[in-house]
Amino acid sequence: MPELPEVETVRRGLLPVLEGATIRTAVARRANLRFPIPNDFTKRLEGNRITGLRRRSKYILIDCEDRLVVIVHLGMSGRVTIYKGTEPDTIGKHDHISLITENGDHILYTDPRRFGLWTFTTADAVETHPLLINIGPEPLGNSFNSNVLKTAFSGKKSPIKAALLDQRSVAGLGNIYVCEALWRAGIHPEKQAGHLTSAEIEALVPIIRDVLTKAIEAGGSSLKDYTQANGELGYFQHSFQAYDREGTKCYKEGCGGTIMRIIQSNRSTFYCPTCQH
DNA sequence: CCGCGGGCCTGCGCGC
DNA sequence: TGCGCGCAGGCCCGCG
Repeated sequence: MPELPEVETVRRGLLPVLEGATIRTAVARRANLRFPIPNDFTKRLEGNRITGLRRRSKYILIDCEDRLVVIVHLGMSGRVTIYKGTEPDTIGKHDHISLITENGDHILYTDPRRFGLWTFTTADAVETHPLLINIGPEPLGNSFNSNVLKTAFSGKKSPIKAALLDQRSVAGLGNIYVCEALWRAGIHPEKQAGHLTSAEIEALVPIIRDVLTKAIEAGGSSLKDYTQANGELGYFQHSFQAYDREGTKCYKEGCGGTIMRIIQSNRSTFYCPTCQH
């Protein structure tokens, strides 16, 4: 489910509970998610202190005092719930991982479809970890600009929808925010990536930044609601302009078109055939 | 190398 | 009420 803004919201929600905290108890209730959970999961975490939480693309990186780094991905259905100073009433069948801090806070990781992952690396090896090494620039960072997108799209025959979903072009975009960005940019999702004009690519860069920034802000305001209460992180109310709006009127000023749904690479794409060319 | 389709999993909502 | 189907916001792999 979660794309970059949701993952960033989860990271920010975890920050006050985990940063500086020592893990008292770490439990993995099954051996695998998408990949095996390390068999020394408990041993490496219990007694360890968390020094920081980072995000790279859709991955959360938990930095520990002994240079252990926990790589967490939420997949399609991963969720994190914080129980501040208390414990969950029940552990459901999809509640695969628990972290309990010495402050008595419980963090529960729930993932029905189990496309998520928890694995280990070390501080020295993060940059070259196989899961991370091929990921493109962070869209909200300094290294993301129209030149890198031009290079990524140059000669590409695949549709721009697929090229933006490709994490090597730019990090963190998923189905929703690609649809949103292309709708805003007025670019047809089936247009070949290599056929985008310089002007289109130059327009796309700030649009991608803005779509993601606004979504992170929406997530941030949702965080306020549960900083004092127990809360599930990352699934905030957010309304989309194109995504999941099939059959409804295009919101673009003076367009008058209707949002359509098509299938590209077996995924739904929502777009306006009237104003996206 | 590239682009596409299938697979991994479970749950939900819909039509019959 | 039950059943089967299509759908779901990610990602990897293998094939041509």
